[in-house]
Amino acid sequence: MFQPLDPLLHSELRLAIMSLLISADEAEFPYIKEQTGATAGNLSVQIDKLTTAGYIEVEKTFKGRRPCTLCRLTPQGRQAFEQYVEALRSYLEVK
Amino acid sequence: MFQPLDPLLHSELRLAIMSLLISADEAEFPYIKEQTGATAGNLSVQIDKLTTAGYIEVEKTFKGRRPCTLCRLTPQGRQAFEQYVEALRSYLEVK
DNA sequence: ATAAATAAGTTTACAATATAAACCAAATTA
DNA sequence: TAATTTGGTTTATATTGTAAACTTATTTAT
Repeated sequence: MFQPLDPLLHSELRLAIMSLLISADEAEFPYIKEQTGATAGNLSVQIDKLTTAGYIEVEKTFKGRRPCTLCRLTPQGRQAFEQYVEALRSYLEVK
Repeated sequence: MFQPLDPLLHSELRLAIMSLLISADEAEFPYIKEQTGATAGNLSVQIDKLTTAGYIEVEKTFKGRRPCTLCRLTPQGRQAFEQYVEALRSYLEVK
């Protein structure tokens, strides 16, 4: 009947992060922060969770002299997102 | 950019309850329990929250001698659900 | 008749989660 | 060189979700 919803994706902020990365493929921490309106702390924690799950990967580079945290989706992340959307359908579609 | 997701609806079990009531218009506690696979306790709590929010209303009747808890959607509930689905789009649609 | 089992929930205690405040380090600006 | 800004991380707290324990009434079995 109802397909289970991946708890890692069923979170407003994490879903927003994933959504950004689905279209952008690559995004910097401050950009994600701005687009989602999240606090840096919250964002940092949620990025960690997505990273631990293998849904995104984080590359710490530099932009000139300033540190630059780059996030991008992994193939698993993309698949998990697609599955999540598919699962959501079972809740949203009128039977 | 991203529309906020009503925290009351952004919960797997509560969303499932609402989803059932959208199509069924009226459902008994045990039926919802069976369809969602939730424990009675959890279901009771979540039904309470939806009731407090005015999203559903609960009528306690009898079926023969046994108590019978009937749930149905309120107009506000229906509207909230529709708005939630609309908000979700901002996360799911590829930009 | 009465004991055991089932039905229909509710209460409550605990676990998991989310979030912002506090903190840290480096770089820039005054 | 002191203050401010940038770019985060850690951590303490508040919120939320969940199942176990409990309650009350009803069948069913003995």
